[in-house]
Amino acid sequence: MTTEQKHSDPALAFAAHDHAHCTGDVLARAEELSAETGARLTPVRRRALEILLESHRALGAYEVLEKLAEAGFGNQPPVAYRALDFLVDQGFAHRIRRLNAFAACMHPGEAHSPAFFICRACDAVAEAPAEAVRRAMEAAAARIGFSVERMNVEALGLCPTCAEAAS
Amino acid sequence: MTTEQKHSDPALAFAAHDHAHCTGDVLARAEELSAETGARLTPVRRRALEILLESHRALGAYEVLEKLAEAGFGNQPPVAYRALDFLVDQGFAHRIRRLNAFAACMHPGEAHSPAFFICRACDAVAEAPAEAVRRAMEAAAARIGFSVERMNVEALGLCPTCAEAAS
DNA sequence: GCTTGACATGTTATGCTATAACATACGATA
DNA sequence: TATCGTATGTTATAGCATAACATGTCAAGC
Ligand SMILES: [Zn+2]
Ligand SMILES: [Zn+2]
Ligand SMILES: [Zn+2]
Ligand SMILES: [Zn+2]
Repeated sequence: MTTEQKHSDPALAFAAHDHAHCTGDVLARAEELSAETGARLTPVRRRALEILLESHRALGAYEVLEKLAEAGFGNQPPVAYRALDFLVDQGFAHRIRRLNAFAACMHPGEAHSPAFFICRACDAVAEAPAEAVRRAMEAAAARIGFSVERMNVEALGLCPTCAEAAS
Repeated sequence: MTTEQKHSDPALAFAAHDHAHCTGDVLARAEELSAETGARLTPVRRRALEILLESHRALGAYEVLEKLAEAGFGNQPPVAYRALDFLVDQGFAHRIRRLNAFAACMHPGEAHSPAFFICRACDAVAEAPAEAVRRAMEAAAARIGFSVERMNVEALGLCPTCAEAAS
């Protein structure tokens, strides 16, 4: 890994880095996409995305809600769930079922079939492209005549930093 | 597919079949395994497994609880969660996070890395071996230095029967 | 300008999922 | 038979998610 290691490199989620790039670049990209498609990235929705981008963790809806409320938005659950549902629909965020939580998408706009690597020690979440995984699933599905519409692929384990610390 | 199509063929979950075989064979296998390992397949736990085996759907903990209560066991949530946790620990059941539900394992004892195919129309759940998926995940994990301990691989879509009906 | 309709947001209330904490029972072992 | 580990039962509560309704905003059509 040299200079072509981009801020969107999944390994970065598990390492110290200039996180402002993650936030700024992805947010800008989401705005471009919204302008193109006519999706309405309103203030709550935009703020919700910022909140997710401010960490590489997945945040529960109630965590997001709390921060939205701090920013002057409503403080009832539907406020957070609606904003998050919008982000997921637009592909700006992903839902991590294992954690009942949401994480900003690191590659908005790029068709991708994400896999998530969740560190059980520090709760960091890395999103990695997983085309090979998707192909394997499609193949397995084809064998039983199943047609796949959506997938959740999540792995729990230890990130490099925590694995090091544990040994 | 000819006569070597076993009751454990994942496609069967989506087709009419002699379901007593699923129930009986898998339950017997679970008992063998428990005897071998010393795991205590007590009456509640055994009944919970039977309940899961009685359908190819994934059942919520409260659904299982209701049926356990009908069988004379306690009717408070921990009764169901404890039995289900035991079954999952022993590899006799799997947790389907997308549905907040549990399904009996169709291949207890065989080391396997299951993938689940969930029909969004009829709620049937098929468990298929997915070694290729696991390998792809391990490879992706290795690239970012992540060590995988557990995985959830779930696909939502249409089973052959429902796809047919919808077209 | 006014009306209408689509959509976003706010709020109340409720339902579903999961676990903490403590009490009781029971078999194995010393 | 005293003790310990494990299983079960029960109470209470925490955490996650949505239904239903009210209000606000803006743009299209009259
Ligand atoms: Zn970052
Ligand atoms: Zn993504
Ligand atoms: Zn299995
Ligand atoms: Zn179906």
